Amino acid sequence: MSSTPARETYRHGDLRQALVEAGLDMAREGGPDAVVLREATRRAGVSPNAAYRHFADRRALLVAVSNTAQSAVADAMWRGYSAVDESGDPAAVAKARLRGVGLGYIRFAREQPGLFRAAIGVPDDLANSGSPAKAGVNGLTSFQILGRVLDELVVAGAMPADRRPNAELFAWSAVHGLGMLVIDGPLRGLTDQMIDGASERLIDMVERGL
Amino acid sequence: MSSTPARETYRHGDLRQALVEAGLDMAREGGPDAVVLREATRRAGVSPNAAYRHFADRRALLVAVSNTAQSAVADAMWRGYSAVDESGDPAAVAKARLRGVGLGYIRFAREQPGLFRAAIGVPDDLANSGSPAKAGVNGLTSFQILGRVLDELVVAGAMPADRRPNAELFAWSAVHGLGMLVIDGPLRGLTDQMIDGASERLIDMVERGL
DNA sequence: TCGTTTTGTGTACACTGTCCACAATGGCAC
DNA sequence: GTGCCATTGTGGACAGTGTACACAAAACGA
Repeated sequence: MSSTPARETYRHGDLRQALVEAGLDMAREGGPDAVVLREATRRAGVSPNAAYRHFADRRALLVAVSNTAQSAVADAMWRGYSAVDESGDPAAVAKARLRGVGLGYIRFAREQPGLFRAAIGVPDDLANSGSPAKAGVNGLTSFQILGRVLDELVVAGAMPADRRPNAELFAWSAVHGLGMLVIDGPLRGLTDQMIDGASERLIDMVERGL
Repeated sequence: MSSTPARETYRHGDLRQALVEAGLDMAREGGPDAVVLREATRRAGVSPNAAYRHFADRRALLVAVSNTAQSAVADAMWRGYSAVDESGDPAAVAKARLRGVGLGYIRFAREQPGLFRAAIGVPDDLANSGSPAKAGVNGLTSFQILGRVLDELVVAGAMPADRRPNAELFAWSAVHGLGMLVIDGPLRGLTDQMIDGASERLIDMVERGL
């Protein structure tokens, strides 16, 4: 991608971004544990300590990588949301969107297991949970996208309003758990079709149970 | 616990076990990333390379630690199962057991976050998934305990039989996801009561949806 | 133009996982 | 018992890591 091993100028230009980019590449294959600070600087064509001008820590770099990964997750969910045809019964549309969002999440977990792990496996400060850095192209965090879908379900009458509070947590728990099962649980190694089937059934459960 | 820093005999006696024990201690505070091979040998009062007589790898040690942690998870679930009063309506008993098992899982995640991470965050070969090393005191793996509860639900008529196949996956996804939320998601830092409330509601969803 | 601040370099240290050659030990065949 | 031998431990070494400290180059603002 952005590999400029030999640099002309003393200054790099946008080292911070380059380091995050390198970190993402490493996370893609190998997950968060595979992102190593020195290697990132090497790929950016810079000395190891240069990283410390932009990140306090390896951990800080990891958090930045994780944020970008989370925004990729949000994008995947949003694609699932947007793919739904808006015409027809509002309740059906809302349900389809819930399904689309859930499937988008699972699909991302399967297609980008390394990034997925980096997205969910790096603890960050609670205060940054709604940070724009974690949001997707449309400005919404994955959690916020889910919240939006749930709101739509209530408005469309497909979900009792008194169950709405905190419902994100439960829906998210379900898909998130399945994501983990897919990348290194008992579902690892199953075919795409089998996993899709399991995802559908999981979402059936959520729909019925919410 | 079993710290014998100074050893009399040349042979240790049960080094393998001692290393796993040390690994568990480290995992308890800091999760799987915190278990470092050299430190384990140090705590066992032995030279670093001695570990390689019992484990091929740091990874192998980690897997052993993870297995023990998984059996602790199974124990926590089993305690939740056993706490249910067996008298009364079979359907009610089965449902209470599902609840007990789920709550036991979540409680473990909250009380032993480090061990919990070690239990679920260390990928092992699929073939060992039913290994006795991962089982609890009663010889059942956490997955097997869950399967048993679901069987009981079907027998008691509290769950349609045609939904039974693979239902473990969905129930497990839900509680597992919540466990993650509790240890480093948006639920981190909530009081025990709030988390208990969320757990109950999650299990409500599973009960309705299964 | 000249300090000041920012950003990158060099050297160094403690620590890690792991490899190799060697040493102590305990058990088994005789 | 004696002697062999597989098992289990030790010592030393190496590459690679995160990070601290002192210094150098470049960009910027007065």
